[in-house]
Amino acid sequence: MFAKVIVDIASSLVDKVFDYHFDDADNYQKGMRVLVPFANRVMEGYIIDITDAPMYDPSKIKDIIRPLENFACILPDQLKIADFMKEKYNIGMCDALRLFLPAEMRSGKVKELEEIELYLEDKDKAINYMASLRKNSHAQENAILFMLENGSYLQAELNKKFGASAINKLKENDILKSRVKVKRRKPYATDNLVAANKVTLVDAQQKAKEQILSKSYTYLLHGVTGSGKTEVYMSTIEDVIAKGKTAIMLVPEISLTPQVLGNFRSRFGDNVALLHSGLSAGERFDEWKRILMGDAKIVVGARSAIFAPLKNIGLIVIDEEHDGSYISESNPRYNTIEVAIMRSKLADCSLVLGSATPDIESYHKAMIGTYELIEMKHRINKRDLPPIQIIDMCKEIKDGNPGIFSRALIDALDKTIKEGNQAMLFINRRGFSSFLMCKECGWVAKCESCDVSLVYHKFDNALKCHYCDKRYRVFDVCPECGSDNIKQGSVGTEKVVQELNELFPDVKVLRMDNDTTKTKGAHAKLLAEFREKKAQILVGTQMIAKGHDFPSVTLVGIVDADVSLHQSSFKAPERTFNLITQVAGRAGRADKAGEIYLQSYASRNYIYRLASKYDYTSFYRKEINLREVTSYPPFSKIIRLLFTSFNEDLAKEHTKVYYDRMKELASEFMGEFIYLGVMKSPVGRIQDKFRYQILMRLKPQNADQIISKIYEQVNTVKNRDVSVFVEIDPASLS
DNA sequence: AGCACGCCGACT
DNA sequence: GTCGGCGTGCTC
Repeated sequence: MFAKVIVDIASSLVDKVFDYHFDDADNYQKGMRVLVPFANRVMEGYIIDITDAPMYDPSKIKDIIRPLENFACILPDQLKIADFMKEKYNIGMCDALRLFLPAEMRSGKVKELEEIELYLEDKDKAINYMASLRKNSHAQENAILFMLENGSYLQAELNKKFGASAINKLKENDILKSRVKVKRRKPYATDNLVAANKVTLVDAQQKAKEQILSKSYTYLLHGVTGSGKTEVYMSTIEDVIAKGKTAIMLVPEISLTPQVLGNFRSRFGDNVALLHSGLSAGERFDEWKRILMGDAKIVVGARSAIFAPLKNIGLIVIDEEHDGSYISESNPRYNTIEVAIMRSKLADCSLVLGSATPDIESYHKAMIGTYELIEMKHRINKRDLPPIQIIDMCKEIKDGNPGIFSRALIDALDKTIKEGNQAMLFINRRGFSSFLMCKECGWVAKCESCDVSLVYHKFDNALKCHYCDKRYRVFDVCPECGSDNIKQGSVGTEKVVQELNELFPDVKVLRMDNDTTKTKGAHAKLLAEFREKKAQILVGTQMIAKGHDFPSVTLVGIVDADVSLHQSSFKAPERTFNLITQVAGRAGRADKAGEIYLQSYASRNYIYRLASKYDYTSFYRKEINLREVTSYPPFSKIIRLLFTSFNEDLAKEHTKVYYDRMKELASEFMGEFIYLGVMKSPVGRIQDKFRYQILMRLKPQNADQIISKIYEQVNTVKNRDVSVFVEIDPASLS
């Protein structure tokens, strides 16, 4: 028999099917990982198919060396998904396949549950052998001396100490024998489990659940904050499990808090497997294997959990479906929702996309019937959503208050603290980033590898590049003109904390952003401190906007709402709307009423008006209209070809050549191109690579056909010093 | 990805 | 004359 093998090398040049031969048919199956001879080396590969008629010249076909595991790592459905992704995203089969297993499994250092231990069976034999060694065989000699003392030891450690070749020699000569030692890794912590309280579903929840279970389809569950979406998910999953099926529940990485995990674990116990970036390699492997072996029936995780090796899936849930983290922006690029749709179709199960503020395109799909809409318009506790006050910051300035806090917000903070409650202040860091600038000559500190200004971080008193993470010393003197009149503001959150300390000297303020949560566990520690009311005000970036319920928080301030509004992206309005809704959801969660202060210099903007009324539907109507008249998604597809190279001319030339080809394509598909343009990328250089781009907008009807033509063209780039990236509907350009 | 093959510059 | 640079092409 012959196997179609994808060799585990992520390079387009070698990403094709290779035929290998094998005799023992019982030992091989589709989806298995194998060791194969490849260009004078031994490589890992994936069997994607088995056939008795090879395409390649049979006399040149080599034999598979051996299987890497005695089970298939990649299930039949997963192979189909990999195929789908290869076509849809123009990625290599190898890149696609790698998504389905823990990275640590690859490249020989197999993260197994077991370790190989070596031991000396016969000491005399070892001593005799040692005497027969050549003078220069120090490694073997030292290894034997070591083993005479220790008796047995882990092979991996011995390899490290004495070198694998010496140890292998000893094994070959039967001096060292090996045995498998099982090492049980402790999975995630299971303490602090709250007993699951059985909840009866309210009418709307019950109806939603019944609808989801009625037929296999993609449902958009639009439920206002507090309408009990999570309970719908859990209860529906419960039903699915009772039917002997399995389920996947995806949440944005950032909301995978211990509380969320605890919820699931207390409800479903050992049936739950977790997959997210916080797990150690060993934990990740253990969870993966538990899923594959059918020991875990529910997978909870971030976007990559959509690739979990679950069989017999009965339901897939994607919570906060509008969240940007579901789109992978770096290689391999993919859209989790598209993959989930494919997976649910293969499994013939329902997919639920849940959100309080659905993605505009998702809601549009629900409007035209691609998805089925489920609305949950009321909160479970019947309480109104907290009122949102819009503060006109222009008026503040006019009235002689140039500070970052309005008088109304200061008063509200004061009142909140006096009443013994807590407040959260939300800052969008990006907009507040401060540059180092010379006041004399206007010089601005820039990164030497990227075309961007450096951002000053007060925390470690350094300048940092947000694109390549390079760090620079702070300049005291302008390198251009020698002036010492250098202006350095402080970063948003720091500045806000500083001002708060001046306004409320007796109040304890906590700050939560990338700087203060860098160390492991700092995140949880800060949240716990705030929960225990060790501080009255929490100042933070995006990361405080999601999922945390603090019963005593009655005031939420959005310090500068305009920041996300002014992003030069067609998605800026919906991002702003979503952000406000989400941040507002932090106030008055329990029995206390809450209020929100939204500060803006564009206070009359319709987005603020609609967001402050929590009027998603009106916002959607306005937004979809705008998209239609301006031909933006879903009324077009945006395609970006990005060429990068260390050599600027090379990048430029390629961009020009492919721009001409795109023009040809545009004339071939007359009327399908809404826009076609070529330019330097907004950030012209990142990590010393120059960036040029071609931007296109296509009518959506025939876009898929044209996109595959574009892929075809792009795949003709063979120069090793130029990289090309195709991005479909990129979330951001840089 | 790696590695062999192959064709042009500066050296024991 | 050779050693060695890295451009090009191949791996079942």
